Amino acid sequence: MAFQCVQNACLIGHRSSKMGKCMAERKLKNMEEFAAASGISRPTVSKYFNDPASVRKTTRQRIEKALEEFDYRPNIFAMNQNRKLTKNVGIVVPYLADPFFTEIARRMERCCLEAGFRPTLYSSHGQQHLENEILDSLRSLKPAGVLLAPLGRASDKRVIEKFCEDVPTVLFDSNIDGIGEAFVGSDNFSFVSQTVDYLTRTGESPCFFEMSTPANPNANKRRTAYLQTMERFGLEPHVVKVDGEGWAFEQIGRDGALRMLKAGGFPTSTVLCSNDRLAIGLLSACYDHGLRVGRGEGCALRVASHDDHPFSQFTCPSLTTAAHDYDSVSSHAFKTLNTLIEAGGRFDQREETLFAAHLVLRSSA
Amino acid sequence: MAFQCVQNACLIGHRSSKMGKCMAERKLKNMEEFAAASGISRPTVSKYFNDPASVRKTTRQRIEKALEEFDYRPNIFAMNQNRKLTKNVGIVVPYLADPFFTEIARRMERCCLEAGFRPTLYSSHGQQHLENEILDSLRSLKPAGVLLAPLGRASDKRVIEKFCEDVPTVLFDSNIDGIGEAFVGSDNFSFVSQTVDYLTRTGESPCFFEMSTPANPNANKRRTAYLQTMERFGLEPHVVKVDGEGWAFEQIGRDGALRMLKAGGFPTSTVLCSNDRLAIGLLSACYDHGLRVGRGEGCALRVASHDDHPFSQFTCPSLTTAAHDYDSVSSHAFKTLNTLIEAGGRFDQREETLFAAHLVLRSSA
DNA sequence: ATATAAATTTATCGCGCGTAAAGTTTTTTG
DNA sequence: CAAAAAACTTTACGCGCGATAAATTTATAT
Repeated sequence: MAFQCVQNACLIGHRSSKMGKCMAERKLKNMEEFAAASGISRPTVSKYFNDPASVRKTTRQRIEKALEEFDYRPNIFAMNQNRKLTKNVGIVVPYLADPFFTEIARRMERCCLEAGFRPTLYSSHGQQHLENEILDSLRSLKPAGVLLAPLGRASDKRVIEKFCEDVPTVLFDSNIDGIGEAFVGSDNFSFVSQTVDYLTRTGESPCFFEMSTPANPNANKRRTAYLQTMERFGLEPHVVKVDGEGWAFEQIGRDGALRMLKAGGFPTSTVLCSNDRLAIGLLSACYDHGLRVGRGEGCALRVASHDDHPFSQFTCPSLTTAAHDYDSVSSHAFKTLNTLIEAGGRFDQREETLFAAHLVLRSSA
Repeated sequence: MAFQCVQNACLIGHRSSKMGKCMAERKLKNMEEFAAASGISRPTVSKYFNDPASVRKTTRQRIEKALEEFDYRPNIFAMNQNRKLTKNVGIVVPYLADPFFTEIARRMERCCLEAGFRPTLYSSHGQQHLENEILDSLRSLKPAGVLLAPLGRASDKRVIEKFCEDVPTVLFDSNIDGIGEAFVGSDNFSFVSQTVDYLTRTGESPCFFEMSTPANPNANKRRTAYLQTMERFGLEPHVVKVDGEGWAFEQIGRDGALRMLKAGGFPTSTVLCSNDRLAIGLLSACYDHGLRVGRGEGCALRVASHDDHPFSQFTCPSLTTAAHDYDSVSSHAFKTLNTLIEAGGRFDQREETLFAAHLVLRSSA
């Protein structure tokens, strides 16, 4: 109790000392008051907050001067209540604990903020019911648009389709044919052809290491690309599938690789992993098994992969991988959404944009 | 154009086929209509949505029956406009690309949802101006409460203090003395004393590896704990500081370790890292330098650390570390916030709760 | 300068719900 | 069973802003 008094006294002290600095900064409680204080009518002020470029330059300057002078921010709930289109944007990723999605989401967030939108980030945590709930709850936010990376195999496609009918949505990372007005992602063929090509030029061509029931359609595209590329080269493909469900890819990769190694090893001396997280698990298995990975003399296995996961430069050895064009994917996804919003939520034709990978050579292959 | 037509036709087909399944599910546009449909007055319905337990059981059942029968959800903007206390909860972390925070945030999110709150996740991305903007924008959401892990050293403490005066806030992970009504975190002394004790019992006692200007006060507490524990054992401490600013801990750890190794190595054959992310960088440096890490015969260095970062079981070798009690920290932080909200936003005395670590023995030490 | 277009003001309504007061019904208590 | 308490209904108002129409001012073009 005594403590509390001292604290309050202290805080009051702070407050009054701050008052001195910002005498002019009166708190205005609504737009009416702010309009009066700035000498502009309320509807015009309202128009300004909706879109600053929609008012005359001199008016804009007067409002912005008042904005510096007074402490006023429009009530966000009242704003969105009657507005046909809010400035809210939802960003939904399937699994935020994967730093790949964190990176993409961060960039998208930035794009939104710079364009004057209010982004909100959601993660489905790998679970269908959460994805559905997120979309449901997103709907009630009346968002101007949504950037959605679906779970993939685990998604309830009917729910997503219905959502995309109601809310302007750009899919990214994981495509669902025909759903959403646009898709922005990476060109899986470009990933795989580059890694297979490189590995084949510099040593034995790779087997393909993947989950037997991948979470995500990209995995299927990558396997197909592997098979095609090997065929083009006139080489015999080997696909190694490991068991495991869900999004704990490292664990699945590790467990699967350990089983392989105990059962006699991989069919080839080069392994191409479907994605970096599987590769991280595989590398950890190799390490524990005493198998030296890399392209040097003492190395028994080469390992390469796809994604350029933020941690892949710190694996042992560092991971040779095909990198997403993070910046292009995120900024183009946002641009597409912005265009879609301005076009009223519909495109004449569904847009699909894929960005090529670039090979990142490190030590593992 | 032709494509668009075909698509629309298809979608219309879907819609009408669905209609058959849910004839009864009429869309009600506001609470007035829903109240009429459920046979309860609107103020009572409003009370129900505010707190289902606040209405009589029979009334609750009638409302919930209607809720199943009709498609109605209260308008979230109108709801929050006049409500003194919303059900919004902000969760703010300093750096979401760190899976440690992703894990904590996910658990907190779950707690919030289960208790009927609407959590929203924000990341400061390591930048002060973003942290400030988040708090500013959070303020206008009139949240019932906020779970805040501040940046630490980079935080503008005045801004955070002011925020905590206005909004019921529980700090977590990173404490700021006297700010916020409560803090929930881990007991850094428990982390370090356990690792130092273990390492000392099983081999040479460790030097302490850390950043020279840590992002976060926990680092300082851990250094102090290291020094105290070594002194208690009557051993000479060695603190190794590496340069680097910001949140790219792995890179900083790696670069620092490489410099150390080239300059002749570490002062002891055992290294205790301030946190797992630094250790991940250090392990990668050791690997590249050809230094075998672990507690076996052929090993030149033992490495241990703190946090039990989600990736620390996949490092090479897997990392011996002191683990946060993720579940306890997140659930207790939420419980504290809930209590705080119910207490009207103030505690008589600031609460500080620290959870002990538990040692996770893996291969690196 | 005059005509025309563009921007702003004035006035007024409505959004969907929270909230409060007063009256009515239902439940609980002794 | 009556009295008190609790829950509900009715009525009414207000929140802060979006949207619109008509009147007025200001800018642009001829």
